[in-house]
Amino acid sequence: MEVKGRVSNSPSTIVQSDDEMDLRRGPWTVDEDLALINYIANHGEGRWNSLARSAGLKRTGKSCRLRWLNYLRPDVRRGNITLEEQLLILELHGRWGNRWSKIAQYLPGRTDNEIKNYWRTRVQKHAKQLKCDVNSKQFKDAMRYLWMPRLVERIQAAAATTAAAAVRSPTASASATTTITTNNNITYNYSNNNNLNNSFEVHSGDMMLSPAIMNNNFGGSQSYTPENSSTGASSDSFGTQVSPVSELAQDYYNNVTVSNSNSHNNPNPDYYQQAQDQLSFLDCITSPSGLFSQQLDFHSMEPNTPWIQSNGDTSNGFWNVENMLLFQQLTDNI
DNA sequence: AAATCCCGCAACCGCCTGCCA
DNA sequence: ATGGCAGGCGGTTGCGGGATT
Repeated sequence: MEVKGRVSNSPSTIVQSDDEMDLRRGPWTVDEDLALINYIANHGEGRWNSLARSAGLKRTGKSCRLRWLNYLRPDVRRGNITLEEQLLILELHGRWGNRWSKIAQYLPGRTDNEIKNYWRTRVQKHAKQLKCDVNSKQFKDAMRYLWMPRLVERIQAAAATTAAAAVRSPTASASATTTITTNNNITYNYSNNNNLNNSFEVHSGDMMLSPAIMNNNFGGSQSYTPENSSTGASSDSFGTQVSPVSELAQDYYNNVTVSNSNSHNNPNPDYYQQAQDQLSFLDCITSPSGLFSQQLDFHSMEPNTPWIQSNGDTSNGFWNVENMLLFQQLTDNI
């Protein structure tokens, strides 16, 4: 068994508590784990201090609780955070901030500790590489309009691969909806058809989450659209003026907007997946929040940042070299 | 091959809140 | 009303191991 973790002094440190009872600290041993598992299997969890004593564990109740919740619990999930989970974490952190336990409720099997560690190791690393604070508006915009769309793109690419056989089928519909249900309450819907009337929705129970809602109020049933974001209600939703964008980006943006603004039957024109075969980057940079009026200092960004990769692997980053060059070209024109 | 660096993550700590006597 | 206790939560630490030099 892997023994890893913080050890105050040395493994199996014995400390004297106030009541002179010997207490162990540091990594748990297999025997301790088994004792805790067996005791909880027979008596249930709770009353952790007395549980620790009754189970014969020379640990604090807190330590037992933590070990159980973060490691031994049978339904705890371990391993890589999936794309869907990453998307959820970014989305929910945008809503609730560092409310790790609350976020963890929406990722079954994931602990608050694991999510916290993910955030601190992965997300904050990106902020550092961009030379901006993780809580800064610039970085939050980068997450919302660059990172998250990238995740959606990749999730959908994976879904498209799976659905390819069905699309090729004679009975296949011209449109397709991809639903990603990441837990009991959060559902991501990606709908695509041939008319660019695509949609991206995130539902939490009866509530739909969207970038616009995240920045405004959370109670409505509202879609995030080009109309109500960058050209329409941007001030309300984001509190900043629309930033100037390059003609290239604006042309692309306008085309998509026209395509999407024609019907109330399609209330959720896709901001993220506006053009299934074209989307990667240009739509993302039409940030309604003025990302590029407060530009991130991409020019001074550290080389070899995981956000910029030449091999197309965006498992940790979301920018390839092509997109980076486009980005620099565009920002130079602003 | 050895030394060093860096990163991920398990575990600890302190603070806060809720419950109960 | 209040004090003590248990549990929950977010922040921090530092070990272990892989990557790099």
